[in-house]
Amino acid sequence: MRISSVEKREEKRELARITLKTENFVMANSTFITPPPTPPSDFVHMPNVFSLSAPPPPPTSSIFDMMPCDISAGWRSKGGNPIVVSPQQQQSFVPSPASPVLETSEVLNNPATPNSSASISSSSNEVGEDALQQVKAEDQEEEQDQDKNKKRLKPKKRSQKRLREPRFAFMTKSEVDHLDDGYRWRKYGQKAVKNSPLSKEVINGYCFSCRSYYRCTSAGCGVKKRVERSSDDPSIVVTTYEGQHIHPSPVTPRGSIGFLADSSGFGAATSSFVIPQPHEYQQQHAYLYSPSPSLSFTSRFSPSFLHQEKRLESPPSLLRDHGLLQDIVPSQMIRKEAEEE
DNA sequence: CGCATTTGACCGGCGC
DNA sequence: GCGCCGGTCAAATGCG
Repeated sequence: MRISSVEKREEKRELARITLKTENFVMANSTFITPPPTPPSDFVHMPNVFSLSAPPPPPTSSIFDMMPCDISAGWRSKGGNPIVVSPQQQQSFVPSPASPVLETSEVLNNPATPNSSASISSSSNEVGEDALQQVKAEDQEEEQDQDKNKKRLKPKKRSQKRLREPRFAFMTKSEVDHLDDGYRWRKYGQKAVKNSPLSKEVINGYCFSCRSYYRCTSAGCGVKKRVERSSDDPSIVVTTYEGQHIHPSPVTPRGSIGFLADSSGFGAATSSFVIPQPHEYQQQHAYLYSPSPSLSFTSRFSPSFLHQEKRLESPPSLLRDHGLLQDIVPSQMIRKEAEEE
């Protein structure tokens, strides 16, 4: 019956989820969490940019790990074919002798993210659906009088099919959900993650089982971002950006991340780091990050947001010792083409 | 008072 | 065709 099919689907998702989960954990536990002794020249550690705008950081949030991650199940159109990187593609992107863990990864773009928990059948919607419909129709006039009960009176303007912008996601180990990236965001929605194993309680002001939707507040800038907690590790925040800013960062507070919309490319001259604009990292395949300098990673996919604009001269360890920097180590970067249509 | 957030309803795509 | 579900809207509410 319906339940069985739903269960099937759930099984599929769960299986896929576990696959990616394992991988993500591998990533998280890989040596990349701690930077290699001698970082490649094109790899620079990030300062602890997040903590400044964050609420008083709990003792456990001493490490902020930034991990570009899978977004295949995030803002992809529902039912869209996930991009699965073939072993060949993997090899081309991840020769990575320094990252043996990555070599073991086979499924890079999984139909399910660790956060996209398998959905359960909302049987409550099915029970008495028709009756509810009728009741709704009958009570429509009455409801019109009850303004309080009607949240939407105007028809929505969704005639046109929305175009999906290229998306970019990364994982950040932080207890702060909404990271300050230098832009101003307005929260326009929040959804509970279905079947989330995480607590639905709000802890420290954050709902660990909720997914938040933000939009850039700048006029005409349609950049959106989605923030959710990883179901695997609640300390990991998965942030997914969609679109590109058409304006400079309104605020670049000291120590904050300036995700600049620099059309000239990566590594724009600012005091912050730059999020790669979608058109600049459009590639045919997903990408993996490898610390190996031989991987010409930055030449093909130069996520300047991973590189400080002003290259740090000091060894990361020294910076860490000063408590100024914390390592943000990309362990995996996957970028997916936006839906073509 | 203005802006940001909350939150339930609604829309539309996709799978079955 | 129907139901599920992700994403979005917009009134209500909160907050400085």
